[in-house]
Amino acid sequence: MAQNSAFSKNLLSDCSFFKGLPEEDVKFLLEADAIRYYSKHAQICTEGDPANLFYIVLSGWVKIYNINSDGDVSCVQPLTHGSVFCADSIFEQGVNLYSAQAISECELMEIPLKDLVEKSATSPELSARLLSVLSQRIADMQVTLACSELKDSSQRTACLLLRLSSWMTGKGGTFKMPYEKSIAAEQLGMDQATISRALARLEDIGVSSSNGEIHIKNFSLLSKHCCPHCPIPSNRCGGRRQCSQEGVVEIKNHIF
Amino acid sequence: MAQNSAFSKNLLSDCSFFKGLPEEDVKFLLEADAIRYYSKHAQICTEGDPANLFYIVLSGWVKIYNINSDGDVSCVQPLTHGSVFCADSIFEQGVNLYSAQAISECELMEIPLKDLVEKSATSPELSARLLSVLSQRIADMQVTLACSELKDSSQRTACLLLRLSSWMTGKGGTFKMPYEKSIAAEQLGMDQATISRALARLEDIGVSSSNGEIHIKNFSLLSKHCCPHCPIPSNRCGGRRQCSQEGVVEIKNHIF
DNA sequence: CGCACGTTTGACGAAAGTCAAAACTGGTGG
DNA sequence: CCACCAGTTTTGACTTTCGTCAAACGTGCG
Repeated sequence: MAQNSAFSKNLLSDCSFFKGLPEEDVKFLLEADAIRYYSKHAQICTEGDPANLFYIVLSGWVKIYNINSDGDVSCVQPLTHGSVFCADSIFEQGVNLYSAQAISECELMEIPLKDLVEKSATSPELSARLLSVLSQRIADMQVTLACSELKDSSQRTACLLLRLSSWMTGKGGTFKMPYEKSIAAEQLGMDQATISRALARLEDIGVSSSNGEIHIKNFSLLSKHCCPHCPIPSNRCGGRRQCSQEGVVEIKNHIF
Repeated sequence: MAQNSAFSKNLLSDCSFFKGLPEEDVKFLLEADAIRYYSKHAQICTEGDPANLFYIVLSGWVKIYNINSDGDVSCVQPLTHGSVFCADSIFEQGVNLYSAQAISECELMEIPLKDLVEKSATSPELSARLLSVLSQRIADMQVTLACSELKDSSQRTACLLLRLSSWMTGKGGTFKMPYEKSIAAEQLGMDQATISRALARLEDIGVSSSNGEIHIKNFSLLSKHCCPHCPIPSNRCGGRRQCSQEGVVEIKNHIF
């Protein structure tokens, strides 16, 4: 762990995957010490290929996705700092269940799956952590699925904006779109042109965008536009804003 | 376990959840011995309510689903013999993540969640089994998502028919629709009228239906209609038929 | 300045939702 | 044995939404 130990320490305090795990497990997993840099658009792994590694995103954004023979992508999910992926390959005969691609420059920690298999057999804490990774993935997919069944494209777009801004406090605010709108469109299962028009239609309820910056005048107003049509219990969705009579905003959860 | 012991024995040999588990774990879980009968349309549990039980379907069909304040359902999945549900509540502060309703008469085995929590803490086999339940749910959701994202209604309907007939061998065949078409429509996220029209359009490729019976002339022909547009690896989807030059059908997986 | 890339816009057509009426099914009881 | 009923499915007419294609626009960069 030589020169990266300072960074790794930093990682430990930040990355929920390691938080609370026995020191020994963490040391064991970090032994290989492979922090790797990927440039934008680089392929990280491919669906169906033999899986040797699992990954933790340290910085930047990665999308995981499936692709069919027509080249259409689906089940697209952008991941960022703190997210773990491909750990689930160990339940599937060591084959990757999805592809992953860097959608910005990013740094990943790559850990051999066999270490994970070996260690989780004897560490109940680690296998509990694995369970929570799977649980998280189920929760994410549930949000995606529920969102995709929401009424129209502007509601789905609103839902995504709320989730992307779930770390923000206050009545409203401005944030930078963390990845391209075309990726957001893939994530929402709609055409790029559709998300563009959807955003335009959201102007009426206080959403404006320019140069990749999104400004939301009032989170709870936006929340009223889509969340009532969503079946997900509010404590499972980071985007949901609860508003009291005065429109005070409460944040329940964060996605990052 | 008094009078039900014969039945339970039968269950053991059939239900994948118990198969291969240590005798002791199985005994412990089956101690409460609650086999309960539900009539069609009966509510089994409700999203958001405190979860005390998890369930194993012994016979009949159950649908799990989420519902929004407009009364629209989503994330609908029909389950039958051998399926486990609500076990995932233990990862979510003991609250049900979805509602469940009987969509035919059915028998369920109801086991206290606290027994599951207690036993899985000390039994690695049982917690591995839990992992595989979660894994299975992820796989199911992935199929649902992929299916909903990139197919028109006739392809999605074809996909469902193939999955429902995945237990059948031979070139083609007839089977009874195991639940109502309106449920199938919910499952596929489309309107009831749409699935009806979609079925009609499938007549051209050898699908006919009458009186709740579906006849498929040639599985691999139907498979050609939808599977090439699906991103799911073929070994993860029970419906997929692989066909050689001569149209010989191979079955990879079953869903029940 | 010009190029590459991502985004927006317009015109059009195809697909699916909506509503409501009609048709079909299986079961019940006279 | 038939008539009736409730529940389910099909069908038709209409509307809305979204995908598609392609051109125009904007931004950042060498």
